[in-house]
Amino acid sequence: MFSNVGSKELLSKKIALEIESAIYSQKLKEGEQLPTEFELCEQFGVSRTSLREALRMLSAKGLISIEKGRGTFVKKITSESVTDPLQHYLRLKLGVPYILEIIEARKAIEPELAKLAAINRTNSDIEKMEKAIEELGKYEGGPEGLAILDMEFHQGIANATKNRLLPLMIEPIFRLMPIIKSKIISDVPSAIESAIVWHRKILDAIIEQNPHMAYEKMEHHLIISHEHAEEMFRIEGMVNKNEKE
Amino acid sequence: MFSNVGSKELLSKKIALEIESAIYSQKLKEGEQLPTEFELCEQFGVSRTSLREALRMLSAKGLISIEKGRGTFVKKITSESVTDPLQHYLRLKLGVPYILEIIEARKAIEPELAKLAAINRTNSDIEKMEKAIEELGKYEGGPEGLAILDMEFHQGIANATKNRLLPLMIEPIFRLMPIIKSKIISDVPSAIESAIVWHRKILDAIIEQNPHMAYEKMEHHLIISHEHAEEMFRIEGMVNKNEKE
DNA sequence: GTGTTATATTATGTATGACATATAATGAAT
DNA sequence: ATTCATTATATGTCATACATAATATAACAC
Repeated sequence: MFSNVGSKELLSKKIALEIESAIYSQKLKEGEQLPTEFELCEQFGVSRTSLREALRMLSAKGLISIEKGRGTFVKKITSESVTDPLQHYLRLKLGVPYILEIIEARKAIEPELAKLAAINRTNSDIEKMEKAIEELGKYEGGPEGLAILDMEFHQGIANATKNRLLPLMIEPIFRLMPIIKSKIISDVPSAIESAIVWHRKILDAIIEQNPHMAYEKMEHHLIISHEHAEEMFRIEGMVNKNEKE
Repeated sequence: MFSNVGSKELLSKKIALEIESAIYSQKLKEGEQLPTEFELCEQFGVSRTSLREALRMLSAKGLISIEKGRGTFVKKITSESVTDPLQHYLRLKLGVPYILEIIEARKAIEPELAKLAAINRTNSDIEKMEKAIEELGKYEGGPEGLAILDMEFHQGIANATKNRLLPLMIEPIFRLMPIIKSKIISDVPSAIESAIVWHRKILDAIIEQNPHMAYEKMEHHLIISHEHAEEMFRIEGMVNKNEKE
């Protein structure tokens, strides 16, 4: 009478789901080796084809790593594998004007992070941020490297909040920044000195454990960054006009 | 003399990468049908085994959908497929005390969202939020449904910011909330009335386009939510103690 | 004993052919 | 023109064979 609706699902998908939930429920622990393909085939009662397709799906999701000649292992989930799709999505979906939207999002979030960092920061956090400022000052390479160092300071603040979600949530944005920032730096060289000066002010407020001041300094820093981005657009706009002529 | 280092990579991985970059570069457009497996095998010069494993990887990433009897299509990338890994990650990595951290993260971010929403909201945003409040008031089902309606209001605020990043960034948190919120609601029933009252106050501020007030009301709302969560913990703690006796 | 090398074992990687089954296209009967 | 059976086309699954990377084992030289 009624058809077996469940059976329509693909074998590979069903298997992948089972293993996936075993990983998420930590029945399979990080680094642990899975049974060999042959053993899994027997356990699930399927052919190697279906099983391998299931494993490939899990490996694409970053849940397992398959090593030829060695075996299959539960992967240590890194924040990178998790924020990768979001990053791709942003790059794909957000057209040209997305740079200003990114800065707007940072203006909305990062002052609050600075506030929390001022409250919860440890000495080790401060050391890391000091180092990031110092290296930014004495760096001699190209704009890409500078942009990365810039981001490391901001990442340090996110970590100093001692909240595990907040750094993860802004990580995709931070990973997009170097592309943007390096453009800004090459068009508006003064952006570097400005960054160093403001990073200093922000860090001082955090060291003093002054949340309100940390908030304000970060807000200011990002407003100025916003202006630099707009200036970059003006310059790039001029370049485009010149090219058209 | 020197070995061909590139050739060590797996065929399926190489193929997946090629197709993936074709999708991200929009050479393959949303909804477009890919060539059949046989054609792709010829083009790449590999067996069906390897090719299918490549397609499975892409389907696991949510980039394509494979339909038996019809063919393979470039999938419309949804925000769900993008925030899914992050959500899984949060569930897995954040042990027991994560609930308070989630609320802390919301306290850091959502007041700013309310501020931006008050500035940028459209009439259609207001309509949606009005509806969310209304439905929360007259809902008669279990705590799970209530929790989802609660979240819809907050999601409405994120959308009203007119920033495309912000809703994506907090989506994983919103999708974790129903689990938490339904627990709170069953232990602390007054949480619902409180939510309705404060949602009203927040929405009024957004309608008036009063960013500062929207910020404050949201801040207050989440402080009270925080208290409800702590009360829930006290109650659950008692339950645990009773069980032990 | 120790270190090295050759060999066998074990694991995943790839190729091929066959058949199953869902979906769409075709064509014949009404 | 509609309906229904047939055919064609696409993916899904299985079985088998062999290739290749990593490891374990055994043989050998010193």
